[in-house]
Amino acid sequence: MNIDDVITSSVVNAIRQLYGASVTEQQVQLQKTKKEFEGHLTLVVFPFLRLSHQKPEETAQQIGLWLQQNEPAIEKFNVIKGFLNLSISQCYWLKLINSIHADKHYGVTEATADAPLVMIEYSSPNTNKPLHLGHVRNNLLGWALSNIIKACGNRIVRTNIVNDRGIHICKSMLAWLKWGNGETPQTTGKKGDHLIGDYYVAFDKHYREEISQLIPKFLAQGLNEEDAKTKAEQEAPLIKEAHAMLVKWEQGDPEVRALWNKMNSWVYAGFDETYRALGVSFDKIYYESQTYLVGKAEVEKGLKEGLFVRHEDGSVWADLTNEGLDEKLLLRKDGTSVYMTQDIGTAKLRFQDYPIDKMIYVVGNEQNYHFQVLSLLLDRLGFKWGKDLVHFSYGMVELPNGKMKSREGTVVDADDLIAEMIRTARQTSEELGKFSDMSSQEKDKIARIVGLGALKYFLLKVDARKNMMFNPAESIDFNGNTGPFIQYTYARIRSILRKAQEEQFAVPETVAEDIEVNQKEQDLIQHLADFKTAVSQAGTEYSPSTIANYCYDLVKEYNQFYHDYSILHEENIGRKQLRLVISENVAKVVRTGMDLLGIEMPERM
RNA sequence: GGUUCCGUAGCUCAGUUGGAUUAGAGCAACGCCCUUCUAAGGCGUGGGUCCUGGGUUCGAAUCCCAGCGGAAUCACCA
Repeated sequence: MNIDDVITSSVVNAIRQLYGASVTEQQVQLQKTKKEFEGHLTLVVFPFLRLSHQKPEETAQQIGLWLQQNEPAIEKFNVIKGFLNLSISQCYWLKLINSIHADKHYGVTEATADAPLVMIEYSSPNTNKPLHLGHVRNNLLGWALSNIIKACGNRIVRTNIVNDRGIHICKSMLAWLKWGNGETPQTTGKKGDHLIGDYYVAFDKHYREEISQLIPKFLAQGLNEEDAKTKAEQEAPLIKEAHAMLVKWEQGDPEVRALWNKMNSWVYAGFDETYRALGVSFDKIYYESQTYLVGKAEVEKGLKEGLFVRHEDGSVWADLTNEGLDEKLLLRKDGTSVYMTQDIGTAKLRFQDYPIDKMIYVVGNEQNYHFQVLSLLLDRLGFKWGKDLVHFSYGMVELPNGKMKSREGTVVDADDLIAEMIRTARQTSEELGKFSDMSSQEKDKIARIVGLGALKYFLLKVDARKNMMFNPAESIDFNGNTGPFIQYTYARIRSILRKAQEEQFAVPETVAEDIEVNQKEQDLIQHLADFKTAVSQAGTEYSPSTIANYCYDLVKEYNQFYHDYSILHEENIGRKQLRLVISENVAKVVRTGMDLLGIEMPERM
């Protein structure tokens, strides 16, 4: 029932009738008519000149006339150069809005039992420090992406791989043992992930002190500056101790494992809190401590099958020179696994657990090379989706004063950021007098919805693959192309619908088909119809920003409508019904779109 | 140096299956609009070598080639 499809097939017919030639639907270029011209849809006739053997204007004229006579949806047309502007007939707009109105889940396709199964990995935190702004972008993208892919009719599994083992967590553990005095989240009142992060920082501080003390010693032995530094980094007692702890961990030392379990559980409790605040969740969580051995086994197997090679020192490598890449290390000479090995193991487990048709990894673009290699390796190891795995690569979040660097203390902590956004939302609402008649419970709820909406929209509206600038001050600006602007418009529509209900004016199931639909109403209906296209496009391009910008455009257009026309006070009953139906469907579509992005909508604000 | 990605208004970003003499938003600046459905709003003014140069085409911000600028990566880190 999409207008584009209807016209497209009519054009195909027209070409056949007029010129006796057949064209495919893809050759029919239909686009929205520019505002300066009369009409709704514009057909570009240049591609048909070869068939008509006539001038652009004449060809357009002929096709236009044929459509006007044979296609009921076309009321009139005009021709400018090679552009045929078509005006859609009145009754068609009403049919269109009625069909959108009747579809409660408009734009969303339910997955069937045999729909493709798509697994989406995102978040993937390390257990030695709290989540920061970069993770926030990752989590929001992963969540939005999975929603969109689901809305396109796929079955999805949201997954997370927690990097819970390795030298980094040993550093925190060691620091806690040395300087922790038995502190726990309970005794300090700190979130577990922040507590662990503090010890990681403490380790780093002491470690660097040791290094700076050792460097002069190695310089005195005649090493140059760089070598002395490297040597000091290797020889510092703290790092040696941490390595020893890692070895103990791998051997399953009960004490180390018990400490590891205890401290990780603190971190997970902290992460869960952040995830809950962000509104993201997972269907299945994998832990590297459970997958790295699988990866090692898989590499050993591959080695036996001749897929990989073992060097003289015992290390195992994949030769990817035929694919235009280098050799890639898979197992160290001491037999321990590297990042790539773990990812292979994780992939293997996932493949055993689910009949995955497609795998998407939401991981930053600094790992583009890693995923290029992983794809080749998984393919070589026989995973059917290996070759087609998608690395949903997103850009870094930059700050006005440069990149986020933990050393320089320029990291934006996720929990702090969320709290700050909510606090600012509350303050703004109070200043604007929005809270006058609300309970404190409702105030809390709206401050949270608006604050998080601002944050989420700010991060999602930008094309994921681009590096983006996060200006903390601007992000809290709720004007313009922002989440709160969209939420605000939504709340106003809901208010209108409530008032209509209060005055016993029922929004009809269908709009009577004898109403005249004016230009602005037509534009809005057309815009609503485009939502399906926006969702499917976002699904194929994996781009939540498509949905975000669609919603902004729609809401902006509705705002103009809201100011130019009365809705509740409209005298003509049919017109009032139409405008209420349009309003309700703008709200419906915007809510659906924002829901895909993981942004909540307030009934009032 | 190799590979990948990016370059659009002072700033942050849309727009790219090639389309229309004026390439769009928001922010920032200036001006107007709250006895009328929520002013977190609307309307208006100013602001552009779409990085540069070639090519393909009836037609290029969009596609191709070369160059310039920026980012990431090319670890027995994860």
